[in-house]
Amino acid sequence: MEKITNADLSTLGIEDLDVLVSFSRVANGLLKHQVMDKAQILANLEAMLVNPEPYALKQGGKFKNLAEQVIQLQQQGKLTKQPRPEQKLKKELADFPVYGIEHIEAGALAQMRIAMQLPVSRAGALMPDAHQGYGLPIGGVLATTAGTIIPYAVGVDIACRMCLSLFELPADTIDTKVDDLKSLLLKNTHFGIGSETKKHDDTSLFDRPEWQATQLINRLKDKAYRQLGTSGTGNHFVEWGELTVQEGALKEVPAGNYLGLLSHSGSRGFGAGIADYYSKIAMTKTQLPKEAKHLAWLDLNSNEGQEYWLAMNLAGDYASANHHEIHNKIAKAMNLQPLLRIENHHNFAWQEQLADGTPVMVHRKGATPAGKGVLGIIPGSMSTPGFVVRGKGNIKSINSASHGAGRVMSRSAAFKTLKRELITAELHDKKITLLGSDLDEAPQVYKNIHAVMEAQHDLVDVIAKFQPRIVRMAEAKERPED
DNA sequence: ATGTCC
Repeated sequence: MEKITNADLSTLGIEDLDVLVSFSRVANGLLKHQVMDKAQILANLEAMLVNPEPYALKQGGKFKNLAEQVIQLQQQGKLTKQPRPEQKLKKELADFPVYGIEHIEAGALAQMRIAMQLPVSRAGALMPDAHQGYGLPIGGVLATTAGTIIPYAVGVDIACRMCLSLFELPADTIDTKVDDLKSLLLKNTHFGIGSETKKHDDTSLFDRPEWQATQLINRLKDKAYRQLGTSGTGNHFVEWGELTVQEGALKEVPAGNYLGLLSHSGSRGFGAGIADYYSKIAMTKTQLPKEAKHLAWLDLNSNEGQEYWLAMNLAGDYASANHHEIHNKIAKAMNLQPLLRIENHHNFAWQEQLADGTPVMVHRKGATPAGKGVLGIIPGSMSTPGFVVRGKGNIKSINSASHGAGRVMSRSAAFKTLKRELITAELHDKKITLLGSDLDEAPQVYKNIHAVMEAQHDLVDVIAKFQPRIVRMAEAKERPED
């Protein structure tokens, strides 16, 4: 049985023996009853020592009594725990390229500047779809010193990704078999927070030993299993569309118009659980000025860093398996194997090298890997085309491109200002069938994808175009005014 | 993007 030792507790900076005994009793009690795991308990104790008041005020809180003790001791001057020294931001602002700066809001630029000032930052770039997020902007690429990793620069939906299947059927199948294709989507896709599936096609991923590697992964495993093959909410979709492949663009596929299946989703509750857990730990391990606090990093060689790396990579494989599950179920129902499948993460971290050979951790938060020859998918919106691209290996962009068109309007602004008729007219005009979705995903909330692609012509070559035709997204949220 | 455990 795992225990929290005095050595573990002394890393928190506690020297008083009586205090150490109290901490040990509470910590091991929580551990024994499996309320939290070791890393989580230590992170809470550390945060509580720095700022005990919220813990003392929490009714029924696990650390309430201990926090009251800590406050008393602090008042008596008997506990002199100093918070971890605050990391200083660099004074000078290193230059970073911004693609399509005319399409980028000031808030995203400001966030990227702060990220560049982290002591561990080595290089960065802002993609033309950039907009404000938590910590690093969406569309931000950040290379940090090898051996560091920033959970919030990976993003909350770890390994959110795209997957495209190309079927050897003409694109006009969408017009001749619209009801069949619609029904395939309705039967084989599952949307919404907490959505689960009853039947799975391939569960071999769950045989892997990594599922036993940490208590957190183990705790999230059953839900991950139930959510295999589901799509979530927000901008996630599964859609049929017309895929136009240019001559000589893909060696496996002659030029032509094909039936394509495109999906966008991530690692569901599994990745969200990992992101939440380790971003909190990172913020207690690395103290940063307020404006940079969400950019706290983990030391990759610490226990937490190793755990996050393992969990993030497992979430990556899980997100991939999720897409495969959806595509395989649909392909089997059609009794047809896809001629080609293309996929890529856009919320992830990779161990790569800068142009001069410096090893770094490259975080791409809402950015598509675009190394030389690397294939990727950049979607537009429910009514505008997405593109299959081949990376040019542009060093300045840290081998990256945008992950989509990027938002120009927040979800709340969309609900306030847009009318459903606007979407209906656009969809009718382009002969698009929409299943589910809501105002906050209207085509009007996105930047012009053609302008975004133009802004990154140095980063990727376009090799195929995908025009959405039958789009499924999560059902509209019920709101009071409805 | 997730889900109502610290």
